[in-house]
Amino acid sequence: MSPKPRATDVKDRLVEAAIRLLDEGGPEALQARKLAAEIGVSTMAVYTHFGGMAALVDEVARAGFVKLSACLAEVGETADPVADIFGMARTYRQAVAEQPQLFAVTFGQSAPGGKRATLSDLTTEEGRESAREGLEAFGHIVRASERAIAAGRFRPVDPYQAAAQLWSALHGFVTLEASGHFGPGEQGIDHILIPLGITLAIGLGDTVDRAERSAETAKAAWRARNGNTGQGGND
Amino acid sequence: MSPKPRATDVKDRLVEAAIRLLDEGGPEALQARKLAAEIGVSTMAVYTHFGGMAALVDEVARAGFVKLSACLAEVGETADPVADIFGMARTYRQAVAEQPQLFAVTFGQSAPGGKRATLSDLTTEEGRESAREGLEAFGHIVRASERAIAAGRFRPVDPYQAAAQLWSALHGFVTLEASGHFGPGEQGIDHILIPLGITLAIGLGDTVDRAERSAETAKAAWRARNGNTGQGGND
DNA sequence: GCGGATGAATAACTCGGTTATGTCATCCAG
DNA sequence: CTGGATGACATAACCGAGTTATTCATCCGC
Repeated sequence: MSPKPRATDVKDRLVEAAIRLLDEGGPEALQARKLAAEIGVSTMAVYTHFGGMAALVDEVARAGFVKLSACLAEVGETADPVADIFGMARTYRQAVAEQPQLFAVTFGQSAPGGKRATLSDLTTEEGRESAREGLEAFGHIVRASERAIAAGRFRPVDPYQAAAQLWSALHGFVTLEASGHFGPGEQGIDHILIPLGITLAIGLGDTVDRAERSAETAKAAWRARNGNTGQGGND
Repeated sequence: MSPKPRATDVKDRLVEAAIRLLDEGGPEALQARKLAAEIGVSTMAVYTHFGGMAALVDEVARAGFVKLSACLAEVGETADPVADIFGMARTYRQAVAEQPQLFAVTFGQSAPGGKRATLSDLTTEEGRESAREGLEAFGHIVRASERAIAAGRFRPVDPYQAAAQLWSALHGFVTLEASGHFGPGEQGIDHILIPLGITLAIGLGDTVDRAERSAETAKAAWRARNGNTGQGGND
């Protein structure tokens, strides 16, 4: 490991450089030759380590998914599961807003959740066990939904279906915002994303009052966490 | 009519052929040479009429928006605005399910040739044009929201915000389904999309009972409109 | 009828992913 | 210790696809 570390981690450095080039120069900067030049190797490295650009891009997409999953995971679990859901929505959106190019690739190649298990599995008893393993990021939302149900905040619906609804809404907002449909900056959060979350919470069984309080709780936690003045903690 | 009468509608035929090739062969089939061969002209036609493949792809994306807008428009307005919203959700989803490749381009998820992917489109004239078409489709949802508010089904919130919430959820579902996460066929509709719509309607102020009845009304109308086998005809 | 403008074809150019081939270092058999 | 095998990597060529240059034909206004 230590004596000759450089040789094998060319693979990791390629992915790093790919993400950096992608963030800085958009999809057009993600080229085998630029990539190789960036870390001082030849284009062959792409082929010895990945077999081609497509596989490298897949790896980049996977890196985005891993990041999303990590973001959701570090929200943690408090006594207020609905506030936790708002927290997850904020981190998810924040991650995508900070690296729109990366997540454009991530969402373009394979949506978060990976390809091994689909949500259709979640609607059948058999599929759920394997889905638990496969859909790691989605699992965080499922668990939060379970906790919300257990706490009496949500009606006793299927937590997988509740999570699928939450995920659809969150993903849709984030996607549309990244396309520029909700304007620049943070305004989309307060005007659309949070109201959307409140709407969903109410629709899933929460009271208007408690849903709004959870949204406030999450906002306060978010500010405390990001040392925020109430505006852009962007990159 | 004459041997070479309507030379100018080569432009329209190019877009038609592009959509056809896209649907049949995916993004990789969307090439200047194949496109030109398809309608029996040279690749130069792409440049005289569009200036390049990028602009042609923009036009294809715009065609997707137009189709979505048309789908939403033909749902019409009944006495039950919430049922109309469910109807719009079904047609929106149906259109995307029938031409996933086209709408992958429209939504900017897929980048034919590895080109353009994100919000930098708004800096180009064609990109703004696409955005405008998107807003037109969005307008249908806004009007339905206004009617739901006027009918006392939704609380008197800002109809634009309500519509943005509905659109986010719908778009997210459709996007994730197109990525294969809700499995093949129609199961995602009954298990996720319709419950999601009911959740949103309730959260926006509707009663559980009325929301569910509107969902049923829309389902019945949908069946009457298409084959009533319960399985919407996929292409 | 004449001349520019428009549209289109042929073919060449460029760029970028890929492949072919050779070299060098590492590792292991003997 | 040595020699062959393995595998990462460089150089350079290959090829497909977008683009551009040039030329030709047709149409329209004078």
